[in-house]
Amino acid sequence: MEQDEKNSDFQPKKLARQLDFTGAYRGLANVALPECQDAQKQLESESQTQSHSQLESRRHPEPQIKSPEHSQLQLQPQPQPQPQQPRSPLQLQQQPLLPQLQGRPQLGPMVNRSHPMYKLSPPTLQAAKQESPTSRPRANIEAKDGTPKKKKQCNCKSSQCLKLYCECFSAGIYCDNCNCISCQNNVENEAARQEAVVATLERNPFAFRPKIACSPRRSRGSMDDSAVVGKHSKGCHCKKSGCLKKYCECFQASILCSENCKCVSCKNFEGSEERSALFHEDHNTTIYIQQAANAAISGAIGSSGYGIPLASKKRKYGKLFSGIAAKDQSIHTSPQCQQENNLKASVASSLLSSKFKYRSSLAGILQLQDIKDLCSLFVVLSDKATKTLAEATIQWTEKSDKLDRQKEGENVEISIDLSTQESRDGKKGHISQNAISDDRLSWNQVDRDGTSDSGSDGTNIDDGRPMSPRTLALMCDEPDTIFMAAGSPDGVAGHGQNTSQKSSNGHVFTRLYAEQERLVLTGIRDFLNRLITCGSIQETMPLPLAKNDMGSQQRPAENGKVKSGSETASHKEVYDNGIIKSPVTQLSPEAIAVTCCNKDLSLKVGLPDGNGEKIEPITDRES
DNA sequence: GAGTTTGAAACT
DNA sequence: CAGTTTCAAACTC
Repeated sequence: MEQDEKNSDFQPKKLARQLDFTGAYRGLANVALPECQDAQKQLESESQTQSHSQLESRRHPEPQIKSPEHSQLQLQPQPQPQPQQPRSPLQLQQQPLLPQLQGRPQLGPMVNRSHPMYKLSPPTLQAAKQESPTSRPRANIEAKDGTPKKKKQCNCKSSQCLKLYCECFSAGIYCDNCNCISCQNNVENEAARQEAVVATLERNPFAFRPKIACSPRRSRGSMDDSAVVGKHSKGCHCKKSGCLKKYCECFQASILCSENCKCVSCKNFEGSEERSALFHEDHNTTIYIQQAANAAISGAIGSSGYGIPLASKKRKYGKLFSGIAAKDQSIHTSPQCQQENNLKASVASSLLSSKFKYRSSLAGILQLQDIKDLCSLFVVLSDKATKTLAEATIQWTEKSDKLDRQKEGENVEISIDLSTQESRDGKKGHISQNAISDDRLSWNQVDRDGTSDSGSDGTNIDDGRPMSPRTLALMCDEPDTIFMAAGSPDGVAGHGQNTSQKSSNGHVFTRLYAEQERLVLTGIRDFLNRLITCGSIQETMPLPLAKNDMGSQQRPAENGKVKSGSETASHKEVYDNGIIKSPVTQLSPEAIAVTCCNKDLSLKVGLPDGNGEKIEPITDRES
């Protein structure tokens, strides 16, 4: 214990060590991230986010090293140009032990001794054991609350720290201040160590690779798979621990046992009461942090994170991080995964440093009034849609009666003059002005020669004929639903050039739905446009000014005169694109995302964009 | 801190 | 590849 206290001297250096990427390692650390990191270990290890990450990055380098020569050179840690501060022993310990492994290619089952990776050149481990203070007790001592205190130190006696039994060796680092006996996992015994590495790799080419591999996404079937998606590459073989003790590698890695495992009486699975109880008992902060970090990263990356049911997580671990949840053990091989791991470290630390306070990038942009407006918008739209439906139904009923009376004397098509309405709406621009007049959904007979004014595209929604791109766009990529409605209300769709009442019935409602949908989308689009512009302006304007503007009802975007001196070519590419002349130049990520979506929507619907400029609809002709 | 339990790694 | 042994971490007292 007293030794622990001595070691506490190193605590403040954690952060420094975290950033202590020497030479080429810096690059590797930035790019080659531990793919699927064992987040718990990461947090447990004394240096929390760093040590494990670095180790893993060492094990799992990005294949950026092109040649063996390059590899050798590049992987040698270069002296830091910065003023050298004495490193703590722990810092030294973080020196990569197996640099040659960093750039190694994926090893196949066959190990080629001539491979450059076997030409082990000792890392600049400047005396891993120098500066070693007194030997410390067993590593990985944690505080009760799970706060990592010490770096792992092995206690090997028989393996000479040259086998995977040794945690240091298996982690790819030199022993440093360990309590091992006859240790050869050090600079002095580099030759022996290299031999051991070779031997180990011969036995298992993946010996130094992370055991925890993440699946990019949870399986679709698992509804309650809200927990960890990481997976032990080999799986555990526990028999007595129930996989709920650290004996179990899966548990230790804070992942659920998977199909790879061959464990007996496993309790480390989603939904396990024992496991849940364990979590609740421990209030293990580490877990929460992991969850938050992973969730945040998932959200930031936008990948698997969204596939993780937040609610479930919240239920499970919920107090600490409401709104964030998932654990996404990262993994293997995908750069994205690596990024995630990289982010995890930073996010975890930033979460810690920021006391888990999350501030949206939209903060200050999205005003309360905006939310109210949006809510009101939905209410209004809902009301109008209801009325529209009722009116249209009545009209249709009358029409169909009339048609019945006409019997089948003529081929009559019923359509909604959408195009007229669309162009009308396009000029209005705002949903509040989009009152639906009764004539909007009136049934117009369509010229038989096909010259109807059904839009610039002149296409019909009729059976067998292509629908208007606008109509298609309005369907929001949900043609199935629309077609179902349009196709055959009674289950038998009419075919042929002339429409029967049944098919008319169908596409009447189709158009009705489309009209309603268009109404709603237009409203939302306009709202978002306004929001985007406001956000954009706020970003481009000095804070105080922007704030003032945001606070006012009159949003700057509406006059379209805001200019920015920070306009960049790239942004112009994105936004101008020869079409959009937005005065706004730099958008926040959120704004960019919404802008893209919005633009896409505008393109689809063929409605004016946020600046009142007409964007041509995407049509088959164009494609 | 010593002893026990446990499961991965190593070996046969 | 399965069974056994070795080993060191995790755990208990």
